[in-house]
Amino acid sequence: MTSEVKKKTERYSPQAVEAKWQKRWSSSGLHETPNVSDKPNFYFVTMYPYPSGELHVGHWYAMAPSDAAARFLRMRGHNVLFPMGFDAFGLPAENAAIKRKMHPAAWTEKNMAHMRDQFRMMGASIDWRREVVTCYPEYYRWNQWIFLKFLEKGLAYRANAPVNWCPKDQTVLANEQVIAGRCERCETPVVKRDLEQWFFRITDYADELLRYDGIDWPERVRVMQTNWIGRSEGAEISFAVDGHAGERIKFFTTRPDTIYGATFMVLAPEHPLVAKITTVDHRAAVDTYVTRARNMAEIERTSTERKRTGVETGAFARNEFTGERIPIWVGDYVLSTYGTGAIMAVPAHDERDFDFANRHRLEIREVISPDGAEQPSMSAPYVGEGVMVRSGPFNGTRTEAGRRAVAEEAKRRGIGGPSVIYRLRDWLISRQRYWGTPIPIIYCDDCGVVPVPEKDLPVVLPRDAPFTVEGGNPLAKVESFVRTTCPRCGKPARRETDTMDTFVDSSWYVYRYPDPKYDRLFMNAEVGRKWLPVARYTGGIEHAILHLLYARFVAKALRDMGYLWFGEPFKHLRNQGNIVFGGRKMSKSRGNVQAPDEYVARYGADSLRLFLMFMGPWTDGSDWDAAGIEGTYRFLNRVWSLGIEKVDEASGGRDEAVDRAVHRTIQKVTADLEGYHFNTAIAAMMELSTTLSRARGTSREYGIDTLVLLLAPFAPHFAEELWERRGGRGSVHQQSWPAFDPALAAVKEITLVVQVDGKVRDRIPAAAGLPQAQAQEMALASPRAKAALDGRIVDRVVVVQDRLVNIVTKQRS
RNA sequence: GCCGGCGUAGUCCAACGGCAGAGACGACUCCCUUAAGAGGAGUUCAGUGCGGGUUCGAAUCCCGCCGCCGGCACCA
Repeated sequence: MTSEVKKKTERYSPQAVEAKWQKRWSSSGLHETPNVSDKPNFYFVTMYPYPSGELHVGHWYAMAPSDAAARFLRMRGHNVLFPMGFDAFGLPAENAAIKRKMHPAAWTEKNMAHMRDQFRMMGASIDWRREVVTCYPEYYRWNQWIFLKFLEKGLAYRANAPVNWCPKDQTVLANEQVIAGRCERCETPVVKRDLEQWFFRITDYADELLRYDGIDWPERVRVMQTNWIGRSEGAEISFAVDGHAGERIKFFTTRPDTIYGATFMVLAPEHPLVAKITTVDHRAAVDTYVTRARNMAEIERTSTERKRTGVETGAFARNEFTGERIPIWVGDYVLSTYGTGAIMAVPAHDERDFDFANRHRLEIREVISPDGAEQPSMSAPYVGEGVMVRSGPFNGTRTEAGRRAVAEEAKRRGIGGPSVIYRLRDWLISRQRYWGTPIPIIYCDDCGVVPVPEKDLPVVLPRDAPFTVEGGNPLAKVESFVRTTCPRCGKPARRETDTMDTFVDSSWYVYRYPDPKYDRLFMNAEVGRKWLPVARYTGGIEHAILHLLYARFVAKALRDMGYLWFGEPFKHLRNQGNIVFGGRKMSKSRGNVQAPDEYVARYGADSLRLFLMFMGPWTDGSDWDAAGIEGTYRFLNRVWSLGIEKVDEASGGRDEAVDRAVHRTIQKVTADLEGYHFNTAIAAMMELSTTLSRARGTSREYGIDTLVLLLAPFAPHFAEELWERRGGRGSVHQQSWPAFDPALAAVKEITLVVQVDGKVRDRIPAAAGLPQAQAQEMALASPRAKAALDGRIVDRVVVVQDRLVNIVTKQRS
């Protein structure tokens, strides 16, 4: 056999092959997608990266499989737009400015230039003409425009709110910049501080955001968003404050049925009524407590481990259901940011209230009984369902009905009624940072808060700003920026110096890709209509909540203003799992990135792409262990040899078994690519390559051609090279995906497994499609089965078509 | 604490309720090679985290534990 094959063949050189095709593709414009073609348009987006400096293995894990899926869809006859851009504003650029004395813009540009090269190195089929970069004025002017539109519609507003404050850096931090209660930059414990901030009213859309109609999203992500929004049904009721005519304390409860057990109330330390109602003799203690709570580090404050502290205000409220005077306390286990910042405390039926009551010797009164019998005392709170007791006219009512009945009664009395609240808060978009979109607002002593007129957009971020370790917002120190004139009255005025959260940038960037240079609106609707909404969106599971929720909100708001024709930007979403290295998700900020470069240099981008897709199910993520890359590299080498070796074809024409293997592989790879099961698709191709290496004749050549086509989405340079060397016309990436022929894939011979009581006793070769009766007959005739029967009586026989026969017996009685 | 997800050869992972193994890493043997490297052929290895249940038949479905990962967490 050796003599018929071996002619000295050229070795696979990934470096040469990849450089050659990257150059050719970019000069031929292979990846440039027209807006109109004879194929149906398909808009496929994978989340753009933050330009942190380089694409690490984690980025490749996100991008390469998505690129393979995009290439597959093209071969399946779609005109696929697969764009890329950069989430270019953000804190690391400012940190770099301080550390390296390099301007954030320069640092960002340098990083983007390098990362674009790396995308090319990966062989990603990106249409770079459509690149979006969020730190350019032509992009962020539309952030500002959206802000102004939201302001007009009442969806943007300014309010005083407690924010995360780093006392050392003198700045507000976003929630995601607070790591375990500490500033991510200097590790100083973060405190809460009240500041005037800009918000987007996402809570207006809370209910609609809970609906996921018509979108194909992973269950996991929908559940996470639903929990984040946190809808709670209950009642909002208020009790009067004794001795303060007209003052009432509003509270929310999910358990109005326990209202007769409300033996005290607790206000959050920040509650506005605290100062008003505290009596003279309690004032000192309350002031001390409130001050301490407000200065307390967030880590301490929210720890569930600590004791539930509190102090009396000396004031009393009237429980308008029992008619009793109940004491009003201040306690920091009540959050000012949830509900109304006040609760009715029902110690008998709430664990936290029970603990608080015990600690401060407050009355615990059972009003819900599991079985209707009253207990004289309680050693633990009962939080379950039951029957209302000690509840006046409601005695004997089941809790489920009681909740509605009490809420209705509150409504009848004019002191409240049924209510729904959400855990979701409005979106705080202000950041005291330089490297972001300036909020287009001017403060005038005479006119107040004045929006920058649309015609004056963009409000350009000034280039020169002082970046110092002392912190604070560099933008606020740029006098030439801050000083301006009021657009309304022309008098001197000051600009807002806060910039926008970068999640604003990413909440609408997919509308920009179709025509990123368009300067009349945030989106060129004419072109946008050909693509939007996004048919497929892929990205990391870490964005399951914030980014994806904000993007849905902004779509709905823009739709309601008439700028979009859909309310869900992403029709289909899939998330890759995390690449874990050293026990943590790989990321630049965690300092555990692995560079792909050395692997690319040694094995080529195609081997690395294949390996990343081969490691395991994409949606599960994986631990990074480079050892296995040898395997995919060897595989490509084997296919290379198959592809370029000259084999004597005299020995054969078509071979049914080979054709069958080819078509079964087409079927498998197609289904796996549709379902993002890249790992099993690659295994199937490896299997086929082994089969083909043993085959001869025309089936072999046909099989190799097919394998090259199947490999094209996974290993684009490699497949292109083999396609060319084997005399293929045009680019392999412009070929049609191989057609699956079920007739050729059909198996003719099967092995019938014969079981007796579930244990395998025999295997009989048989023709596929054997009728059940015949299969049963064959099984019962099997000498081995007969031996296993050993005098038992056949009870029944289960036949599974083309698979097995199970003979079920019973004991001879 | 609550809500998800996952536990299969030494390792990464496959397996419409139907023969536990597709593929890969590693290890070992052999072939090729002056040698090294790189190839090639083959061998090895688990009864599916634990305990119950449903079923003719369970890795797969159900219940209860244990472990790991992720999300939320004093949310009234």
